[in-house]
Amino acid sequence: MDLIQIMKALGDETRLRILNILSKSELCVCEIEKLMEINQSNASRHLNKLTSSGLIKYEKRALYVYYKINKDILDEFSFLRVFLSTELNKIEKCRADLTKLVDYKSSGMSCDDLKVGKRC
Amino acid sequence: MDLIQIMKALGDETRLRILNILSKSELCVCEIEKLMEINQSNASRHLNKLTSSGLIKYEKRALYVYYKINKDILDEFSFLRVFLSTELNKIEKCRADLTKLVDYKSSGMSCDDLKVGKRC
DNA sequence: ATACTATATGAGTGAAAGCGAATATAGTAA
DNA sequence: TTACTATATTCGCTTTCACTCATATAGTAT
Repeated sequence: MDLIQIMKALGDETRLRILNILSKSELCVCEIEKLMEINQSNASRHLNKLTSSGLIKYEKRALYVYYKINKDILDEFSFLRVFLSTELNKIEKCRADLTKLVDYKSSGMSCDDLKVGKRC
Repeated sequence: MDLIQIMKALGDETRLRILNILSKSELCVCEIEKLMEINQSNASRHLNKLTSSGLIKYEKRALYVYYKINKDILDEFSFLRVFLSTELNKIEKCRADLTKLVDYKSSGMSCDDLKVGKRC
């Protein structure tokens, strides 16, 4: 894994927000879209960039693609753990995203519900 | 200081190399140019980007501008210390730059000597 | 098979970034 | 003053990036 690519991937607010929520929970693409209020194309592209830099990985299950933090890379680049645990929380949007994530998770809703437009 | 700007500044090999040598020693622009074998325009631009992101600072003395790591930012963003101390050394060019820096420092030469083309 | 759905990808656009060459600036030296 | 020097900045160019809209893909459901 290339450090420069990792740093480039980390130099974008949307991607930091994605990493932030993924560091708390595995999520599928449509959950990320809805929670962060970004469009599908954008979500997919940023996820692709995070994946190719090695920061996250994914697993297909049925129709959905679930993304999660790639823990191997946290071991390889030890500053990343410090970074994720101390810096993201300083970003206001990241804190707001986490609030929404907690609400969503505690509501017992699935991503299908998000699609129908339910609020949690 | 803006985290995103810092991460962008860190997403470039030349700037990582500059940070690498500055983390060992305060240096003027022409020393950086000569040690790293980059041109003056480029050196100045990268130094400007590192400065405006807050990672380094400078001090003018006579004709020269001396750059050094901004320690305040290492306190503000704690992952940076880990980053500087563990990641840069993994980059081959950074290791080579440090070798040249050590040679230069131990030669007792000044940046004027570098200009004349002396080798250390 | 068809219809549907989640995700990825292509094409186009405007903004940003990086580079080399040339020029400007500001301060030193004579 | 003039000449010189270290550094910064501008210009023109090329590449990369983030975004939106539209379309493709691949798998599910019927």
